[in-house]
Amino acid sequence: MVNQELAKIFNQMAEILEFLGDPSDRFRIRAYQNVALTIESLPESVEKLVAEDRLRKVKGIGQGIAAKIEEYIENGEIEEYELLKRAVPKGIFELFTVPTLGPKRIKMLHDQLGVGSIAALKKAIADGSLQKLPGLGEKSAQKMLEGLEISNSLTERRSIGTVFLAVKTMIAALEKCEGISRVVPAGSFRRAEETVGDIDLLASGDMNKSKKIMKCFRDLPLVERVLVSGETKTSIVTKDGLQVDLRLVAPDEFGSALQYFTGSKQHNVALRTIAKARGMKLSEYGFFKGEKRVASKTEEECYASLNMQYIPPELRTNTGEIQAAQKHAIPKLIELKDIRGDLHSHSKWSDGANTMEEMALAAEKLGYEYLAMTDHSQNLRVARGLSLERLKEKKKELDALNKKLKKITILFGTEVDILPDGSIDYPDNILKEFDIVVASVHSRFNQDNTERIIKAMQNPYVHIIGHPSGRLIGRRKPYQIDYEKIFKQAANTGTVLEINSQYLRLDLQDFYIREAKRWKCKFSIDSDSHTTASLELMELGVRWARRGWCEKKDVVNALELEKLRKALK
DNA sequence: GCCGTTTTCGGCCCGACTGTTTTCAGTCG
Ligand SMILES: Nc1nc2c(ncn2[C@H]2C[C@H](O)[C@@H](COP(=O)(O)OP(=O)(O)OP(=O)(O)O)O2)c(=O)[nH]1
Ligand SMILES: [Mg+2]
Ligand SMILES: [Mg+2]
Ligand SMILES: [Zn+2]
Repeated sequence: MVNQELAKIFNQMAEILEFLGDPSDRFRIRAYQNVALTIESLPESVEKLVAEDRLRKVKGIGQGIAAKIEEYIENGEIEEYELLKRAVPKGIFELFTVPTLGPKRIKMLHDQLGVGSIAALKKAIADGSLQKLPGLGEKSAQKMLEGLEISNSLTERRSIGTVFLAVKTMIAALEKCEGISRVVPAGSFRRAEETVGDIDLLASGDMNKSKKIMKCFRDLPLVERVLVSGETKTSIVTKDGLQVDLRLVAPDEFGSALQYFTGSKQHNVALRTIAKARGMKLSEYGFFKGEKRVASKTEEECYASLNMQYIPPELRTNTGEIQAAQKHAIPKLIELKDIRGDLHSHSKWSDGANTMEEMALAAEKLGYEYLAMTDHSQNLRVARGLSLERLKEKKKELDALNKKLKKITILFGTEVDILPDGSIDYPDNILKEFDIVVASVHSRFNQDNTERIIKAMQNPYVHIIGHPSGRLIGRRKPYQIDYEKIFKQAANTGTVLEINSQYLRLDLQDFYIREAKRWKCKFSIDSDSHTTASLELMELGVRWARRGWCEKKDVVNALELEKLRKALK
């Protein structure tokens, strides 16, 4: 996709300019970095924005960058980028991935020692020439070598679902450290990003014991190595290569520190710039008017001091939430307690690990009113999709189960394949027997699937489109679809779009949820559980939906059962 | 480079930690 290609180009242009080191480029570099981030999560292709003359409306895209984007779409390349690339060794990009190496050092290594790659860097350390450079010595050299060893695991981003346990374990261990009173997750984890680069933990405690607290952290058994460690901040790497940053503040600074440490960086910079423009200052230590600290205890206080509505962590991306907060236009977002049931789950009838009864009881424990058992359809043989014959048997079991169950209703459902031609894997006379029909694409991920899905939505018995983009984070890219067409069709046909809570899916993507809302689409936040335990992924799904600015009224499974039945087409 | 927060021109966040420094630059959060 052109958006992602351009994001990469602007990031690389920024790195080249950083390397070249002209101080007057400082803010041009930032403009490129910012626009790269923006384009990465734009809900529309830049080609379309250009075609409709809306490119300049995007925040961060002005005359210069717009011209470059247009040039790229027209010629397939950007001249300035090509020139810049030719001006520097190819290896500088890999040098930027080495921890402790930044633009200044890379430039010096290049100019003074001709170092233009990681291989050359290693040589310069081995023959001692690097250590002789001004400002560098043996310790810096060793840090670089150490950095090289672990740079892969440190630059890697992991799916948020894969660090749940590590976060819990780490917090529990830290809470036992003498002097610590409170530990909470911050950073991308708290914002519920789909991947995290590290784990950021904020602690408050007795600052007189900060040395002891930091030692306690460094000495935890899961710590493999210590990157930096001071009185208020320590970074370590765990035995499985995960970086954990601990920030320690006094209890009365907890709010401002949490605000700082939750980010995003872009959100922080924007807030601090506003504070500064008003002659005040925002930092992790508080909100200051002159010398006087006027807020710091809670995040709420800090936002209020800026005359802003409280901004939930999931929205802190600097993509308009600050302007909304200034107008007090942040909606009340969906919460876990609003969820009344789950409309996508699997049992042993197809590829689930538990019986329908086990699933039902687990759902009942979560306080749900309903659970749809949506086993796979006949076409999906690898997942033991149900033949018409087996469907009948399943229905019998389900009816009997519903007689037994007191508090929860099991809905007769299917996750039915959308076949390559857009037809549905069960005939209409079967489909109409289901309470819940989730229709999903499970094949041909390398083609444009817009028409398939559009056609599926035309079917009057299809209630929900499952995992609309088909992506698996870190494993499979989303297939091509024209989201505008999908959103229009969903709104017109009353077809609900799924927000799939599986942590490798998180599908729809957050920025598309926000866009789909503008088209008045409705959503179903589904766990897509294959086990009783993963029903609890609903919590992640809700946080993900919040990133897309979802409110209770946008979510069909926040409705009580009778209202849900009426709301579905 | 961008943008309208103070200002369509002149700003663009603020602080911790390290190593090598003799007073701070570089990197990172
Ligand atoms: N004000 C300010 N805050 C920053 C800056 N860099 C990082 N922070 C804050 C906001 C971040 O969310 C928080 C944690 O930093 P991280 O580098 O871990 O980033 P984050 O967790 O957001 O993303 P990640 O998944 O770790 O890449 O620290 C900065 O340059 N300025
Ligand atoms: Mg982080
Ligand atoms: Mg961090
Ligand atoms: Zn599926």
